Amino acid sequence: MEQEQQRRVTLLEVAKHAGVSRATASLVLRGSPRIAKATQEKVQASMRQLGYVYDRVAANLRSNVSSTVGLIIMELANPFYSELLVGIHQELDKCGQTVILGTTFDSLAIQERLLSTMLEHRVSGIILSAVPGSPGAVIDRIRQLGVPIVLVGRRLPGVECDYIGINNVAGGRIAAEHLIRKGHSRIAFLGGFAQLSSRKERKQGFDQALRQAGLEVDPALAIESPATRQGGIDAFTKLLCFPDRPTAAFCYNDTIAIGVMQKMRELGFVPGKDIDIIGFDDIPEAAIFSPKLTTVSSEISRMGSHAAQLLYARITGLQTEPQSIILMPELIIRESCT
Amino acid sequence: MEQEQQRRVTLLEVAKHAGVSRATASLVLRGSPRIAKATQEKVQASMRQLGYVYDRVAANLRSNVSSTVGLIIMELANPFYSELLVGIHQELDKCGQTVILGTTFDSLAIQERLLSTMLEHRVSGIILSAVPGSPGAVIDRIRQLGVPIVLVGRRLPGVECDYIGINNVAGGRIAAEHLIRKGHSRIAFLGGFAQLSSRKERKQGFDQALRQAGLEVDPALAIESPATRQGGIDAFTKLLCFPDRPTAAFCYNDTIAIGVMQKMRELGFVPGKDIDIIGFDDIPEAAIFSPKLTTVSSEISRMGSHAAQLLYARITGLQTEPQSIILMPELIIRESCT
DNA sequence: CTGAAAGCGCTTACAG
DNA sequence: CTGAAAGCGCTTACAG
Repeated sequence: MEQEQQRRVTLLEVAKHAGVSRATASLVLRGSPRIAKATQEKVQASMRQLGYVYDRVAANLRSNVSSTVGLIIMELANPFYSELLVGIHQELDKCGQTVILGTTFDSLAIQERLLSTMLEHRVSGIILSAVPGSPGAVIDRIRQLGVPIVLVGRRLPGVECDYIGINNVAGGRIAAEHLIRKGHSRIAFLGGFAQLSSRKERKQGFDQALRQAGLEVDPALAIESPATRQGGIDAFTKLLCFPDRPTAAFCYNDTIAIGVMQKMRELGFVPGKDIDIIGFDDIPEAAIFSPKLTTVSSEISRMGSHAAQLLYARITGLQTEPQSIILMPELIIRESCT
Repeated sequence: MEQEQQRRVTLLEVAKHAGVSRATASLVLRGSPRIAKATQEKVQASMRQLGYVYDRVAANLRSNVSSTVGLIIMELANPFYSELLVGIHQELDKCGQTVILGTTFDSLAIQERLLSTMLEHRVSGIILSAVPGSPGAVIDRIRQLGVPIVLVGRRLPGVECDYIGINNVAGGRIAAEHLIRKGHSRIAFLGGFAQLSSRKERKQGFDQALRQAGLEVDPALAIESPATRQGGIDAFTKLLCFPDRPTAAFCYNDTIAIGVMQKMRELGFVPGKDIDIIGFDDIPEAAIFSPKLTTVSSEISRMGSHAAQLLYARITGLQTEPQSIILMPELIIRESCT
């Protein structure tokens, strides 16, 4: 057993050991070309011998930089967000930034607390999937500190800000068009809450397509529920009570769609045969569930890497007007609505 | 539009504004009781007016503490690890620690790089699900810096270290016992690689139960494959070529089991009827797939919070011998093997 | 090519 | 109850 070395070796100690000044040691550390080869090797040998570990925190403080990015999402136990995290994390890793993670569970108070913590940690930027109903002041506060911020997936009405998302209107439209083409005329819109910008947009595209096809938009067929599997179960249960039952349903997201299909199967309905179902997001489960879910792909992890790229550009000085990158979704036809 | 305030307000500026010294302002900040009420309020007012943001990085440097913990896992796009992250993140949040995340994709080189980065970031501790075959030196290096480390899910043979895991031997045994009770005598063991400590242990318990029941352990029935859905598909494909086909399969984990069942269904087999299937972990998909997967629950997120709790105890000074916390798994009987 | 010195933003004995 | 001073571990002009 070696003895535990409680104090970390400092750059000054390395310098002394190598017989140079702290400044020189620092320059060697960062690979400056102005240092003589011989000196360089001497210092590097000392670092190895003493087991020197660079203190990036101290260095960042002194040179006023930061190598962490804050990421705020609703929750982790949600395939949409865990995939988003994958995309973001991977991209930021390439830029040498580490991510500090925070989950709001859609509480404004938690969101405020997380932002404070992150700002105190000197994050170089923030990627935010904001709690619905967040006031613009939330964004202003961050901007005033000169910290870049990009919104992802959820837009904040009336706020000018970098944003990465998908074209929800188009997504709603292509889903509806596919259902109409199959001959459906009474189509339910299940799950999610009306205040979510993404739901508003999906519904808007959905309604547009119906009207264009000369169909009526029946407000009773839009049923709100939490965006969870249980929410889907509940929404479908409500739907069953309708006297003139819809023959198809477009769900706010895949998680809801899976809840709906689960309940259907329990009751003996066959999704894709008795009632057609379309979801949204294309989470991994969509391809696994039986029947496989037809869905609108939002390319979540691509959204994540775009967000990370834009944020990093801002961090490194990009000064253009706020940008919106809206990815085009695609209909993935599987078994639940062929 | 307010003007962007590029430089952050400093504690000295707050102090001047309030007409006190920097030391006093610092004490107010941290709620010291030695400061007069009036002074306190004066300083707090100045902080608000100037929009002061605490610089936790500088504070941590000065007082030699850290509020970040490193977490190293294989990958995020894996329900086992994302659930583990949930448990860990939630628990550390309570302790005021933020997590720095790293994913190795089971590459030793990446693991080394991640550890270096984390150590440079002055993490107060590390939770590690080590790459199989990691040498003990990996752990020693961290320990020499006085940074506590706890292993989770995967044990390192021959290394004395805090560890949180589940009783894989017992898990393998209860799965096998259930299958034997149902009358099976030829049972496959599908997926995972032999070098994984968890697989070795599950297999050990599994074999034990077979022998105890007077059954033969046929090495040909253990098929290795990556622990992915595709791995499950491949493993089942291989199984089909056997002249004397097994009537049941115990899979290394749920992801593999789901791949196996997917392939079965494609070929017209009914899991739980034609062939009984048992998985391991109880990931969310296990309850969603059709048929619902019978599995051994490893209570992943509980493992995560235990790991976080133990690490935090170490960080705050717990000095006992290395501890192993081995959680007891439970058989969750669903449709794929009733 | 290398060193002496100032300083990043904070905390913490110590003195009064 | 409050302030002056030293210092955490590093970087960065500046001078030579």
